[in-house]
Amino acid sequence: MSFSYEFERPGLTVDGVIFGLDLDEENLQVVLVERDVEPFEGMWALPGGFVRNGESLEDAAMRELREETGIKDVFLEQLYTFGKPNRDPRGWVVSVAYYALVAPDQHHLLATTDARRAEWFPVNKLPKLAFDHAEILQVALQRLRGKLTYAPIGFELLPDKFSIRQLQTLYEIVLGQKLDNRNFRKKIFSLDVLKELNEIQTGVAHRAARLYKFDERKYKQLTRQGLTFEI
Amino acid sequence: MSFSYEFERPGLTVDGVIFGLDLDEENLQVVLVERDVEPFEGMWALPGGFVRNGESLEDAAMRELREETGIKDVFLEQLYTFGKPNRDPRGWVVSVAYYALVAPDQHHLLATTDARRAEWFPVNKLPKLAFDHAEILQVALQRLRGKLTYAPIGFELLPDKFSIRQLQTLYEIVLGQKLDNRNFRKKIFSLDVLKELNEIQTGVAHRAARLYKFDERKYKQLTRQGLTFEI
DNA sequence: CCTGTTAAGCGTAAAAATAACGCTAAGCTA
DNA sequence: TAGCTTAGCGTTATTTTTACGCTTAACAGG
Repeated sequence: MSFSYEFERPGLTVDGVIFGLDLDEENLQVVLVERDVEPFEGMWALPGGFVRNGESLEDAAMRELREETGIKDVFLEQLYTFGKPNRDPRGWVVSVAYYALVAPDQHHLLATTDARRAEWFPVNKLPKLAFDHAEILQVALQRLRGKLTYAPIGFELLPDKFSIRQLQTLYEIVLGQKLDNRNFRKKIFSLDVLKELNEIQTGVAHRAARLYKFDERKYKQLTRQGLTFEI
Repeated sequence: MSFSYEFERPGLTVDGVIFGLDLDEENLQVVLVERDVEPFEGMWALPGGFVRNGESLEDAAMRELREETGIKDVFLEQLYTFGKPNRDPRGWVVSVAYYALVAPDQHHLLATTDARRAEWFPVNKLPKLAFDHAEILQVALQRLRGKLTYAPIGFELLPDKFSIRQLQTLYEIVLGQKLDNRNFRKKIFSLDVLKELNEIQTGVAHRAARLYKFDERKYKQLTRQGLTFEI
C-alpha cells in the first residue's frame, strides 16, 4: 500500500539522546545503538525512528527509545528539530530530537527492533556517529549543561534517594568544574526543595552521608510563589 | 503531479511568532495574519506555511514570514515542534514553530500570499486564533521571558541605537515588573556589553538620554572568557 | 525669562549572597 | 586502636543586590 500526496512531504523521525550518570566512574554517559540497516549499517547512532500517524511526537520518542534500548518511563524533553536538506541519504527526512534523563536503576539496556545492540558510552569517549547525530548530541549536551542550572532536572539522573555529595558530583561532572562542598550544601539547602530522609548511606568506606529526596510538590509551590531554582 | 510513499507521511509546516516592541504604548506586540483559505478562513493566525523540499527549516520560516508579512532579515530562532495528533483539520500536519524579534524600524507589514492582511496586536489583547496558535504563542512568550534574562536577545527588539531607559522599559514590559532605574543602569553597565555613542536622544520632553549600541563582538569575547549575561 | 516639572544619571548604605577556608565528628580499614 | 577520608557545621571577607537620595539637565508654560 502506498500513500499519495499532492505535494512532496518529508519523512519524520524522532531521535533520542539518553543521558545517564555513572557515579562510580564519575562520568556522564549516553546510549548509542548499533544500526543493523542501511544507511550507516554497523555504525553507532542515537536511538530513534519514524513517527507514526496518530501518535504525538513525545509518544513516538518514548516508543522508539523503549523499542531500541528497553528504556522506558524516563524524563523526556524535546530538544530541537533538525531539518537541513540532505541530512539523510534516504531523502527528505526531518528529525525531532529529544533528550532523556535516566536514573541509575533504569540503566539496563535491551536492544530490540532496528538495533543490533545498545550500549552506554561516556560522553567524552564516543565513536563516530551516523547521520548528524554527533551534532544532535552536542546540542543536547549544551542544553543539559544550561538547564541544569535553572531547572531541577538533575534529580532525574540520580537515584530517588541520594546524598548531597552525589548531587554535587552530578553538577561537577556535567558542568565540568569543581565546587566547594561546604558552599554547595549551603546553597542547595537554601533552595528548600529537598526532603531529608531518616536514612543514611550504607556500604560506604567512610562517614555515611544523609539521604534526601527531591520534593517536587514543594518545588512547584515555591515556583508558583515566584521563587526560582538557580545553581 | 503527486508523490507516493510506502509509509504515511505528515505535512510539515513552519509557524512564526513575530514579536515587536511598541515603546510609546509600552507593550509587546505580535504579528497576526488573517487567513483567506480554509480551514479557519477569516480567522487570525500566526504566519506560516508548508516547508518545501530542499530548504532548511529556518529558510522556510524566514520565507513564510517574508511572504505573509513583508518582514525579513530579523532575528529568528526555533521554538518548539508541535505534533499532537489532530492538531490540523486537514490531516496529519506537524509544525516547527519559530519566534522572531523585530526592531521598530522593521515593523512595516505587507500582507501578500495566503493572507488577506497582517497586523500588529498587543499580546494582552489578542483575538481568538486558528489551529493551536494560541498555545504556540504562549510557549513563545514564556521562551522570550526566560531567555531575555540569560541571553542578549532583547537588543533585537530595540532600535540599533537605544537609551538605557528604553532597554529598561523593554525588560519591564516583557517581564511584567517595575525595575529601579538606578540599579538597572548599574547592572547593565556592569555587564560591559554596551558601546556608548557620542549622541543623545532628540525630540524628547525632558533631559535627553545618552544613546548606546549593543557590542556583539565584546559580548562574544566575554562569553568565550566564561562570563555570562544575566539580568 | 523664570518657574515648575520630569527624567537622566551619579551616588551611598544596608542587606543578602557568594567565595574561601577551618575544623570536628563519624566511621571504616588495617 | 590509630590512621585516613568524608560529612557536615561553621566563620569571615568580598561581591552583588536592593533601596533610596539627590543634583543636573532640559523642555514647557506663563
